[in-house]
Amino acid sequence: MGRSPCCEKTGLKRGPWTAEEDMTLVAHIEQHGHSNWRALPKQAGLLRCGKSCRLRWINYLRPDIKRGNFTSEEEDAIIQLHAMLGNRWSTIAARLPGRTDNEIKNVWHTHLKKRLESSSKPSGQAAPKRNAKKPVAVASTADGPASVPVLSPEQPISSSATDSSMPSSLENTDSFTSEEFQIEDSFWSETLAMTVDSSDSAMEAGVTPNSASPSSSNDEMDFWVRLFMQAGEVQSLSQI
DNA sequence: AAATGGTACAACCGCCCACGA
DNA sequence: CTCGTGGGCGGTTGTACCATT
Repeated sequence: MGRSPCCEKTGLKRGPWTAEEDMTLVAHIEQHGHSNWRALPKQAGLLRCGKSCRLRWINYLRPDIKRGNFTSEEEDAIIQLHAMLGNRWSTIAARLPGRTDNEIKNVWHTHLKKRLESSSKPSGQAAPKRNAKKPVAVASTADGPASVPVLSPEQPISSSATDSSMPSSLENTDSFTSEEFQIEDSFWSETLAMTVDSSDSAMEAGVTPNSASPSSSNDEMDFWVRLFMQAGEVQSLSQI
């Protein structure tokens, strides 16, 4: 409750960042890192809240950010992962190198969600009517509903994937047609290989859903994700 | 050509959790 | 063991841009 706000609101700038501010922030982080976000604005001479700096850095200025259109593979991944994980945007983002949780969240709310909704309707053609807006707009989707391995419409997109829901999500993989799974195969193996690798090593180290940390619904989630991925790989291998 | 509505993206807000004193 | 602080996360809002009427 009586928590003081993360920063004093007075005298701090808000709203869109200027190029100058961006440069200042980037320069400062490159030089000194960002060990303390709260202190950073002062040190860098920015009239911004530390949180704001962090957000700007993470969502926009980080060098490893992949700007630009989401590929259909990425969109498919988001759909898949969201079906499994719910609104755990950061977890989803962790599986999509170069993408931020905020970006993914936006993409989900703006068109993926609609795409799913429309595809769940018999003849709903509620496809977005715009392709691009800004240079970085998400134009790609080309809106072929074709290549999207949409989970069954009834699939609960719940924000809390519990023990009971997880297995059903896994069962869901069985509902993919072989054609859909072709897409899956290339996607999971190519796009996510690196992230899986790192988590696999954790698996090899004996990490199980419960062994990592006491309250580890996240780890449990990761466990199921890994399982799902591996299941996908195994199944696609078996098709060869 | 102007007005209006819809869409996409960036940014903010508040809450929760982990960690250190 | 308790409390305070900082960081992270998800939800929501604000605004610019584009399409349609």
